[in-house]
Parts: sequence; structure tokens; C-alpha cells
Amino acid sequence: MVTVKPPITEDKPVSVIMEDTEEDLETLRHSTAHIMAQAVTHLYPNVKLGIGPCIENGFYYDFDLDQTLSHEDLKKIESEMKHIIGSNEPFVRAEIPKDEALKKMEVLGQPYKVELIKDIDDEKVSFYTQGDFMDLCRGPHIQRTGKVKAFKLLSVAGAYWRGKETNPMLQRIYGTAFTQKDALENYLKLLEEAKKRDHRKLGKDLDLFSFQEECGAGLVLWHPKAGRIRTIIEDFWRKEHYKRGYEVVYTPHIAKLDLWKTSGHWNFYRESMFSPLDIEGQEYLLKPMNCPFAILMYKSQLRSYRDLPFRWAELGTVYRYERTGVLHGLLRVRGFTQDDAHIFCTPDQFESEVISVIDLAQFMLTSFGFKEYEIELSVRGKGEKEKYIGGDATWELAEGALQQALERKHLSYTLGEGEAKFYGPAIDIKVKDALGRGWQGPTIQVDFNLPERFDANFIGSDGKEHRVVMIHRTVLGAMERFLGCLIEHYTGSFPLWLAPLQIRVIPVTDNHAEYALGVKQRLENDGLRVDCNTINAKIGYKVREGIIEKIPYILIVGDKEVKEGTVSVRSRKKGDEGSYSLEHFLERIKQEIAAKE
RNA sequence: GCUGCUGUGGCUCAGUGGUAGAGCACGUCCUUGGUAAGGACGAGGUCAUGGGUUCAAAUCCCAUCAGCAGCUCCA
Repeated sequence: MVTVKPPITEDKPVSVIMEDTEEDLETLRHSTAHIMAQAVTHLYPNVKLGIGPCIENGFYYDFDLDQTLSHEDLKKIESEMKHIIGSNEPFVRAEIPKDEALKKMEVLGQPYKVELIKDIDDEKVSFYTQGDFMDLCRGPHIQRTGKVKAFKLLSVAGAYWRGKETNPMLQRIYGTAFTQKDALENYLKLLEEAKKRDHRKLGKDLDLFSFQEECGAGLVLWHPKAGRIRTIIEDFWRKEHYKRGYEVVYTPHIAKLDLWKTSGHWNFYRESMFSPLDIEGQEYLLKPMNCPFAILMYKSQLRSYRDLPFRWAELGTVYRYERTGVLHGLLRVRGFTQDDAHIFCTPDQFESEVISVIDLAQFMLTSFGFKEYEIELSVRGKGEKEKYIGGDATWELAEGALQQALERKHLSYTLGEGEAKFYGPAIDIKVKDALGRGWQGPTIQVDFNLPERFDANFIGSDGKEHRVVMIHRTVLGAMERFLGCLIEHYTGSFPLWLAPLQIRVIPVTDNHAEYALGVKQRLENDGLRVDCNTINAKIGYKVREGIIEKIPYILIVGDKEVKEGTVSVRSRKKGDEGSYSLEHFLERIKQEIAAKE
């Protein structure tokens, strides 16, 4: 494909032949955005243009229009785009002195472009023109509009000008483009597939959880099947924590306002907290975090360096006020249970503690089948120190310590500036949902500040008081979000060890019901989760029900099985597998459970 | 919170200014059927909630609640 690129050395445009690469696709999409803007300008001459970049899977362009765009309008815009593509106009690059460009955009009534040009730190600015449409743009672009072979406009949504909440809201049209028609179709199919994996849909279909209007937004009702999964996760979680020297603690859901003032939450986290409750004239707050309780517990007696580290784990349910628009199924809720823990240690122990938490987080993610995740080192943002508690020295120390732990583990990570918590930097691990959106799961946060605010110390070997180091961490994140990610990860087909119902026994006729119930009993005696479908229906029907419910194993028993003392096995993975003795089957699934497959 | 869209029986959805429909699911009965839907009959909805317009509203308007896409936020 050929692209029109900005000049490399000389003051004139050059064309460069390129392979069909990712960069190439970006150029195509960016050019398609320009064509869309041209089409919109044709249809709505008064439009004020914002910006129109390419993004991960396509492009968008922001428009300021008097009327709101509907899906019907998208179709009109699409057909106008097809005209423009059909006319096969060339993209022509031109450089204009900045002041001239400013005048031009003012005359054209394009205030957003004026603003953009003013921010450009150069004497000249570049424009690209195709046909009757000219747009401020750095480039590069494809050679002619006719090169666009496959595109589709996907949605309209509001977006603040330059991403600032105080700026006017523009209408953003999202679209995508590919070099080949089948690539576009594949992408659209992929989106359809992703919809089927959506945990909100599967949660309903598989009767896992619900939200009820009467209950409130962002408050999860865990139905029995999800309850079962959660119990399995929690049991596993507890076992693994005890193995690693953790103790399990429990703390209340509310505490006096003063506690939250001391901890700093009242000053730094108030907008995420629900309003105080009045209890006998005292103000109490619903907890948004578990940490102040842990530190109170720590302070309940004098601590010696000989006792450290303390590793106190807690499945702590917290409540955070989230604005209505940000709620998202199980992935962003208002009440959730963190698989929290607070580690109190000496400065010397800090690094090895962080490393073992990283190990535990990796072990947990691997156990639940997550192979891909991103690690981010979340540090303070530049020039916004007022958002954080604590002095520069402690922050730098903490940030450096986390970074060192990551490097010691040879883990690749990205740096998230301004992503730190208000009380300290963190290592955040993100897991992706069906649509590839990242959600924070495990997190390891250093806190040199709470110990200071609560004056939490230990007696060192020198007999003097020293400030204790506190680590907050989760290795799953929150139970709600984790379940949501699990559902999408497995498309609702949970591995045997997690499946709420592992096995269903189906008798061929009423005559085999007794045998079927016996099989069920036998399997239940071995701790398996089994039911037996004795309803009056043909087995094809019952098998279908079992498949839709994504049950890992369906056992069919009829005359043959009764006579031979066997079960006919239908697995979710392989389908009909023929008959096995019950003992053989038991052996097999016990192995599968142990392997967490 | 902001922009736009949506809200009809358990689920998926159709429908129109004159007092509601389909399929699936559910119940009863017939059928006893070997690996993705056997048949008959039946029950089930104040069309999210509260106002307003109208002779008349589930259908139009407003507000609230809830959901969806995105922005912002969060992380």
C-alpha cells in the first residue's frame, strides 16, 4: 500500500511504499476518519470539527453539531463516505504558516481547530486535503480515498473536548477500517463472539448473579451457583494463605468518622465514600477500605521485631460510591469483597515480602487459568503532590523498592504515572475482559503513611521504637470483579474444580431412575457436586439442557449401564465418550479436579 | 456525573393513541423415549415507577429509577 507521508528531510512531500503492516492499517484508519469528517461536513455544513485519530481497533472523529446523531444518520454518513471513496480523490499534503492557518480556520468557523493550531509549537502547520475537504493533520495518509475498501461506522457517543469534564461535550463517531473486506467481517464476528462471552449475559443465562432495581445499582446478588463458585475460590484462597504464613482476620463494616479522619480517607478519599450514618449521635462511615482496622489491630499491643512479619488476610467487604455511569456488571460495583491482606514488617523484610506477594499473585492467576496479564508500576504523578499523603523521601523509597522487586523477578512492566494510591505507590496487575479492556485485579501497595498517622511501631533489636512498614495487597482483586473475569475467561464453562455443578446423571427412562439416584449418591459421597435429572422427557432433550447449562459431565444410564454397572459418559469437552465403570470415571475426574483443568 | 440510546410475562423479543402478542422456560396430562428440542392443554403481564397531556395512554411529554455504548472518574 502507498501512503502519503510528511516530508522526511526536504520541504516536499514524498511517497513511501510500505508493507501491509500495522502502521499501514493505522494510516488507512486515520484516512478513513478524514473521509468520515468530509462526509459529515457535506451532510452538516455547520459542523465544528474536533479531532479524529486512529485507535486500537479503528478510529473516531469528534464533532460539534446542533443536532444529535442517530444510527440512521450513521448509515447516511456511510453512504456519503462511499461516494467520496468512489471519487478516488488524492490526499494532498500542504504546509502553511501558522498565522495563515489560524486565519483560515477562524474564517471557516472552526474554533477547535483554532485551539489546536495555537498549541502547535512550530512556525508551520500541515494540512491534508482530499477533494473539497481540508483538515489540520500531521499525517501520514493513504494516497487516494479509493484505497479504502472495507470500513464500518460502529457507534456514536459523547466525549468531552480534549477529555476534560469541564469542556463541552462533542459527538464522537467510532468506526473501523481494514485493508480487506474479510478482515472487516472477521473483526465484526469477533465482536459478536465477545458479546457471547460477556459475563453479564452469561451471568443471567447460567443463573449466577443478578442486580435488582429494588436493591440498588452496583450491588450484587450472588445466586447459589455463583455462591458455590465463590466458596470454592475462598476455600482455596484460605488454604493457600495459611500455607504461606498468613492468618485470617475479620473486621467490621462501619467505623467512627474519626478513624477515617486519622487514616486520611476523609480528606483524600471522601468522594468515593458513602455519607456518614448517624448512630446515637455519633457519625459512622461504611468502610471503603480495610486498612485502618488492620492497623488498629496491630496497635492493640506492643510489637517486637521478633514477631514480624505479620501477614493478616481478610475477605473484607467494602463499599465505595461510584458514579452511576461507571458501573459495569460485576467488574465495577459499589459493594465488593476484597481478598485483602495487610503485612506489617521491618524495612529489612520489605523486599522479600513484596516478592513473595508477587509469587502468590502469579500462582493464583495461574491456578485460575489466567496466562495473560499486564503489570504496572503505579507511581505519583508529576506536579500533583497535593493528591498524596506523605513526604518525598518516603515516596521515593517506596517507589524504588517496588521497582527493585519487579526487576529482581525479571518482570516486564509499564510505568503508570499518577496511578498511585493516595497513601503510596503500587504494583498493579490487570486482567482483560472479553472485549480486551483491562481491569485491575491483584495489587501490591506500599504504605509508609498509615503507620505514621497511627504511630504504629515495633521494638527493634536495639530496644528502641521503629516505624513499622505496611503492605496492602490483594492477589485476586475483589471477588465480584474476579468472578466477572473468570466467567469471561472461561466463557461460563468453568473447569471441573470450579464448576458449581460438576456432573448430571440422566436416566434413560423412569425404570433407570433408581440406579441413577444410586450413581448420584455414590459420587456425592466422594464430595462431588452432582444432580440427577429424572424429569419426564426424552434424553436428547435432557442432554441439550445439560449442554446449555455447561455442565462438565453428563452421565447417561439405561438398561445397558444398569446391567453392567457402568455409566455412559458425555463430557463437555469431547461429547459422547461411551461407557465406563463408575470407579474408572471417579478416578478420572478426581485427577481432573486435582489438575484444575 | 455528562452525551446518546433503551426499559412489554422468568428469558429473548414483536406491537399499536382506544384497555396486550410470539418463541423458549414453567405446570398438568399423554408419551418410556439412548446423547443438542415428542405432543396436547394450561397458567402467567396494572407494558420500570411517579406525574402530566387526552374523551381515551402501555403507545405522546416531563421527572425518577435501572440498564447499554462511550466520555470523565476509579484502578
